[in-house]
Amino acid sequence: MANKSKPIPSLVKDPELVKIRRGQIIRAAVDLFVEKGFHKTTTREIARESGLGIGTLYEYIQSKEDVLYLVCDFIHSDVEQKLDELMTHGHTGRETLISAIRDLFRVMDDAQDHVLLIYQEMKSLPSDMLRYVLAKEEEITSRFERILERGIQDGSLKLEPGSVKLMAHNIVVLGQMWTFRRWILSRHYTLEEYIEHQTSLILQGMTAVDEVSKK
Amino acid sequence: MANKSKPIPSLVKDPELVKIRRGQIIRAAVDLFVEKGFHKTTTREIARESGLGIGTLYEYIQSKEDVLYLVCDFIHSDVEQKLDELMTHGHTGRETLISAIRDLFRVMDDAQDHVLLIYQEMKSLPSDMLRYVLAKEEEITSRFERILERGIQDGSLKLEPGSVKLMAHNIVVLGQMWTFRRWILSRHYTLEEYIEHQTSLILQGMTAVDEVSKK
Amino acid sequence: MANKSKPIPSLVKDPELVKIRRGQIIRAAVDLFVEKGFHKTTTREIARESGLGIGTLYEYIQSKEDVLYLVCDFIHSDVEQKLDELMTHGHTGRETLISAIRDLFRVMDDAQDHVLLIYQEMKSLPSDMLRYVLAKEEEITSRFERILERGIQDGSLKLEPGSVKLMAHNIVVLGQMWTFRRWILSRHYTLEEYIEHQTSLILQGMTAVDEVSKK
Amino acid sequence: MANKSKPIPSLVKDPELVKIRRGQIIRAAVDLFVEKGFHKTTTREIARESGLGIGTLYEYIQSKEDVLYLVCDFIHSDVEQKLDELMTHGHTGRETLISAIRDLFRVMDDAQDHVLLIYQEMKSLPSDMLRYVLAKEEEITSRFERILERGIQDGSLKLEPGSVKLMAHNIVVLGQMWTFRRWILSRHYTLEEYIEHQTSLILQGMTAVDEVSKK
DNA sequence: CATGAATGAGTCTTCATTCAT
DNA sequence: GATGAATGAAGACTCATTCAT
Repeated sequence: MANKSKPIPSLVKDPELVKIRRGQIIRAAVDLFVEKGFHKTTTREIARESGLGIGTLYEYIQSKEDVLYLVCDFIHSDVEQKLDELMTHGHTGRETLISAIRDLFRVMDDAQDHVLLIYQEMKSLPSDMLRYVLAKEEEITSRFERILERGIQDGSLKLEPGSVKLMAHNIVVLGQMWTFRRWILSRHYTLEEYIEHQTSLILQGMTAVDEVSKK
Repeated sequence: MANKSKPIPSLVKDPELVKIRRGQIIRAAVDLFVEKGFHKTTTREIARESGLGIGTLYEYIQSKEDVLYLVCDFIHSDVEQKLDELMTHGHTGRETLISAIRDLFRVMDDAQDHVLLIYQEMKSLPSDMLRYVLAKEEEITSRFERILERGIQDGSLKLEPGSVKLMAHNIVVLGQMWTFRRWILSRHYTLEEYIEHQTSLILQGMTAVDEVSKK
Repeated sequence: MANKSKPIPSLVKDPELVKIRRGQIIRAAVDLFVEKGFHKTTTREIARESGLGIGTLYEYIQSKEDVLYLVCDFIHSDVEQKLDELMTHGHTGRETLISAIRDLFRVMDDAQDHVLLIYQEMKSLPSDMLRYVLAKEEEITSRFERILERGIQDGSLKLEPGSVKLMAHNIVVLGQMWTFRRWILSRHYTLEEYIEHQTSLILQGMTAVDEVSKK
Repeated sequence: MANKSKPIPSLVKDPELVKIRRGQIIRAAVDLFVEKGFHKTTTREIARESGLGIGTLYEYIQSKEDVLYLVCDFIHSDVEQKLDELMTHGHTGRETLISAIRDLFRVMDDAQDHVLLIYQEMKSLPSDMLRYVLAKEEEITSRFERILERGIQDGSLKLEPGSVKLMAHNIVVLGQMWTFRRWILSRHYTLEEYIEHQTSLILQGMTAVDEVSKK
């Protein structure tokens, strides 16, 4: 919840200005990275699209990889924020989970290019920055862990303790899968169909026998 | 099943020699790409590790991207071959599925660096090559589709038709997830635990109600 | 008359600086091309002789062929400018022609290495640049067309209309011939002798019969 | 008349075979050089088009420049041979000259690509080979010198002795001009018109006054 | 004599980064 | 703080030539 980001040093002292300029940089870089990938995007292009001179760009970052980090950090924050806005609390853990899955998948769809970007370029980060990005990844997963645990406690979800973490990862990865297997999935399913089927598959595995029987 | 690969032109005529030298090249490149990534590996390094001169390297490929394609193609073939060797047929579709999942996940673990490599560098392929690689990806997935269908037919698996394809993708992606979330998963699960839990989660969603009751 | 040159893009914005640096580049390249030819001159040599880093060189051009174009353009402009300075107007077209031939041939002699350079390397230009260079070549020829026409009108030169263009080309080519057959011509003629004989040969063909008789 | 060519060493001893193979090489190289120029043609291409292996090619030459020399030598011989076949002797020197000019220009037109090739690539020859090629160039010119002298002697041509050599060069160069200014000349003149106008311009300068009067 | 695989020096060009203004 | 000209290390790729078979 407390999202620590690695502070990227800037030569410029005024923090407000740094925020503004980095906003420009991130906006430009996201689009360029999505379009051409990190390696094929040049710092000059980033500067130009940011509306800054190349020299100015380097007043706010120290290396091209800093930009990648800022972008990854921004996308993660953006995803988290969107999840925060949506995530409503149902009565039971199960209800909350159903709507959380729907929310997550919609956010993934909404930000598909960005999510895919992180997926494909993350490995280009220097390892110290990578750690921070992975931590954010874990943080999103842990949200689902918490929901699952609530469901187990209130009896609306049945899941052995050892599988909780795994199920949380599964849910998040199945969300991301919508972006990185989109080339084939979109041929067979709309987003809503995808949500419906996946939710159903996920929940069936966590439904108490007696509840199944009742149906 | 018939895996067509895009033929990469070579200046050398003797096909046997081409096979040998490309073997050297692939072996060298796989290691280098795993270690430093495609972009940070130079053609000279590939040549040196292959035991060839840089000129000789280019007798067997036309561009650096050709090497990436050869590598992806090799890894896919390797994975498929390993699956072929393992994949035993159980009596029921369900039994076959259980062992197929185990086989798949073990192969993924075995070739984890290679699978991860494909995942991270695939996007650097020119689009015509990418098509071939994606086709192989689809081919692996369709193996599981076929198993699922057999299980549905023999009544050992319960799954609505519209979810078959999706479930197949899920299984494959959960296999790959073992490679690309290894940094966190391995903290909590061994491979065998991972297999066990995932198999259990996957199957629970496909178990007929009455069968559940019987237990 | 209005000599349009193809604008070569530069990454550097300041037009004054571009002019200065390109001046350095052209000066260096002319010498190198004269000495070793276009193909055997490397971009690094051009950079070094220009007093620039190789990176800096490419801030002012986009390809090696751009340098060739700049050089050709420069030489043509230089030749034209020298012709402009010299070309005096005699009373009659005939008088003008005589001094124009002398001027042309002297300029050719003066810039022999450069003229020869254009002759030998022009074909290495990409076709769009070639068009511009050929247009300049035509422009120089048309100067002589105009002089010839004046001579025909004032009666000092006799030439059927269909031969005007041809004669203009002849004159220019005979001027260039002094550069590309220099290896043999200079054994038999000095520049002034060459001018004298050629002028005489050229004019005899354009002298009215009665005027000949009068002599 | 005795055309000495520089002997190019060959590893193959049988002179008949050398002649055959070099014939193949020259035929292939001429076409390639015309199409793409000497520098942009690779030895591999020459070998392939010759129907030889690259190794075999080097059994018959010692360097790529040897091929250029063979080609230049071949073209010159070809031009000379064609001139030999055509050059008829008129009664007077003047008549001979008129038909010689026509023959020369027609040969130039016929072999325009080849003539242009020599013109553009000659400079790439090593200086010792260049000497031989220039000697052939001189030899062709001297044919016209001889005709001119005959015309002077039989009184059918009027030309001061100091201009004979020059006039011979002029005629040859005006013939070559048909190839290297073809881009513009062909817009205004057909070959026959070109021949007619040039012959007329050339001869007018060499016509005795009294003869002019007689007409 | 014929072949073609092997070679590596050499080529053009790119691009992240710096620093003087 | 902003700028952009300068830089050169590094990269992908080519090609004339050789030599073992």
